[in-house]
Amino acid sequence: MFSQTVEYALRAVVHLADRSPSPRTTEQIAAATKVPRPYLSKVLQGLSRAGLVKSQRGIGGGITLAKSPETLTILEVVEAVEPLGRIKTCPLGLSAHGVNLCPLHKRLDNALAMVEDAFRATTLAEILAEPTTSVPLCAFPGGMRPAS
Amino acid sequence: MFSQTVEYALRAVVHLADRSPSPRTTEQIAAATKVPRPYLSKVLQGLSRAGLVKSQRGIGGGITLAKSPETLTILEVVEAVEPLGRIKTCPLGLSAHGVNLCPLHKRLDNALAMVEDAFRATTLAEILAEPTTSVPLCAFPGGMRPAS
DNA sequence: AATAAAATGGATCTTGACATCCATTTTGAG
DNA sequence: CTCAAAATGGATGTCAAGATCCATTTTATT
Repeated sequence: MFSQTVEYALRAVVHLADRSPSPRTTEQIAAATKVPRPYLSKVLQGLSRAGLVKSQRGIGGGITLAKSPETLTILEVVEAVEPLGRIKTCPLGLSAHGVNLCPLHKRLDNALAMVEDAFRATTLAEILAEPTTSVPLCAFPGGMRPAS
Repeated sequence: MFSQTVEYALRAVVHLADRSPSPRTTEQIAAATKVPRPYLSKVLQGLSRAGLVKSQRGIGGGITLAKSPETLTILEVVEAVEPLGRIKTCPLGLSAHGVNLCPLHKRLDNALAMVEDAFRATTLAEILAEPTTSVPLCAFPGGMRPAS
C-alpha cells in the first residue's frame, strides 16, 4: 500500500534525523538504510526539491534535514514523494459536487484521512525518542550505530 | 494510495450488491461503474478466483455476489485484488524478529492496521443503506438507476 | 441442432515505478 | 591551481499495472 519510494524516503529521513544536524552523503545513507545507492539519489533529489532536505556538493558535503526532527512529520515526507491522494470528488466524474462523496468513497477517503492524521501527528523526533522496547529490535534506526 | 484495480473492484461489488441477488453482465457492470469493459473483465476474474463472486456463462448469465451484502466487507474485496500489505517483519531484513518492528515501521503498520479495521467493519449492506445525505450526490450507487 | 449471449484465456500494448549508469558541475582541501 | 569528493541531470533498462483485443468455451433459447 505504501510505495517502495515512500519507504526509502522515510528510511533516509529517519537516518538524517538520527544524525541531525550533521550532513550525510548519499553513500552513507544508502549503507545505513539498505537502499540502492543510485535510486536513493533520485529520491533525495525529490526531497530536496520539496524543501525537506538541503544538499551540499563537494568535499564535506552531503544531505541535511532542512527542518528540525521535532517539527518534521512523516506526513510531510510522504506527501513530498507520493501524495496520499485524498478523494475530493467522485472518481466516476458524475455530478461532481466536490463535497458530496458517495458512501463508498466517503469510506475510502475516511481511511485516508485517518492515515493522514496519524502521519501528521508523528514527528521524526518522536520516532527517534521511542524507547527500544524489546531486546532484538530492528538494527535500524535504534540499536548500535555502524561506524560513521 | 489505493490502486486503480481496487477502486474498480469496489465499484463493481457495490453495484452487484445494489442489484443483489440478480446476476449482472460485465457489460452492465461496466456501464454502471464507468470501468473500462475489457479490464473490468479481468478484475472480475480475480474476484471470482477469490470466491467473492460467482460467474455464469451463456445467455441469462453474468456475475453475482457469492455472499450476502450483509456479510461481505470491503476488506475482503481489497484483500482479494490487492492485499494491504501489513508489515510483519523489518523491511531492512536486519535481525528479523517478526514481532519487533522499529519505531518507524511500527507507525506505518499501525496506519495499515487502522485502515484494515475500518474496512473490516464496513459491509456492503452498510454502504447501500447509507441515507443519501445531501442533494446532488454522486449518481452512483444511490440516486437514479439507469435502466436495467 | 442452430444461434446468440455471455464469460474465459491468451496475447499484446502502453505507461509509470523502480533501478542503474555516466558525464557534468560544484566545492573544499592541499 | 589542482585534485578528489560529492551532488546533479540525462539517458537507459526492466518489470508490473493498467488496458485492450480476439478466439474459444459454455449455455439458455428457439
